[in-house]
Amino acid sequence: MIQELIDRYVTISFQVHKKAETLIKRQISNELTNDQHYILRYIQQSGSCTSTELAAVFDVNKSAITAIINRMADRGWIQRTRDENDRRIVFLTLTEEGNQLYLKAQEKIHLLVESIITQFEETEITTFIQTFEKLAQILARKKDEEMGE
Amino acid sequence: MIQELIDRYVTISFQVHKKAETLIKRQISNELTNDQHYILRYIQQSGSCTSTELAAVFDVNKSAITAIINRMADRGWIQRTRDENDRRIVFLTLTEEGNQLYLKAQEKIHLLVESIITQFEETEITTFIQTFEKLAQILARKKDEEMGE
DNA sequence: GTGAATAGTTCAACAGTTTAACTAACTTTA
DNA sequence: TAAAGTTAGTTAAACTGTTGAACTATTCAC
Repeated sequence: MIQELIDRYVTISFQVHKKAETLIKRQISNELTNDQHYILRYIQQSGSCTSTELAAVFDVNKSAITAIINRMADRGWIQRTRDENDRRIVFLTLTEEGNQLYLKAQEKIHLLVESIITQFEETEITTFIQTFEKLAQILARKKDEEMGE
Repeated sequence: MIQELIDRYVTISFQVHKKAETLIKRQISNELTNDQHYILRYIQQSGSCTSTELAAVFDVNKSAITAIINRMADRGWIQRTRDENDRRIVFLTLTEEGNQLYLKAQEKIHLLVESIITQFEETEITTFIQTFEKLAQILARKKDEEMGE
């Protein structure tokens, strides 16, 4: 019984993720990759952040972030500014161009997601998102446990 | 209202996917990448399949599949066999070693998923998976529509 | 039998990732 | 306060995954 649920979950979560990623890619990928879009999104929402913070949020090494930010800074979407109080720290912010690019991509993604979630009953989708959010918390706790080992 | 739901969904689906991928990676990645695991999984469940089929299921170009299969065949996990009726077709099957590797990884992933989904009420998780499965169908339909354009 | 379609490969170019070694700056402590 | 340790970020090599275009080999359609 549990085994069957596990298998259904493993199957479906992979499928949904793959399909969603492909659909989003099709909306934005002439200009942006999916990861670049999420980086822009994070910086836009936080106003400014550091590489270390991004590495923690995205669960990757800092050197992976450096590589991504390099490409995006070369294209003029992101700016690096050194903190004058602690000169080790580099603040990342969007340039005007980066901000425009993010807003354009975000609009397309919102239209896509809207066209999908309006196909559900509102109670169904809110319940779904609630469970999803609970899952995120459990996964975060799980990760901390495993890190602690 | 809808805007808020959309934003919650975009945020949470990305977070959950990232966290889940990292946890799975931590279970299996000394031997396998996540994509390699899903390829092994698909071939194991179907018994044998073709590159074209994998490319369709994984939503990538056939050349991406060729590259992945090359690496996995080099390591002795996957076997290529030409179809004698239609010599264009190459059947992909697991070697004994590939099968063992898959089973070992699958066991670890099942334990991980089990430890997570048992933290939910059974009705909550079945409802969740049902909506997830419905979502997969909608995404597949959506993709077909966009392809048709 | 010729032209079109299909299955798969190869290659160049790129994005993203890890690990290890590194620089620079700040903090602790003896 | 000088030495040792920590923190933020970068660099470089090596790898996985991806696309797009050009290609080989085979089969199908008329």
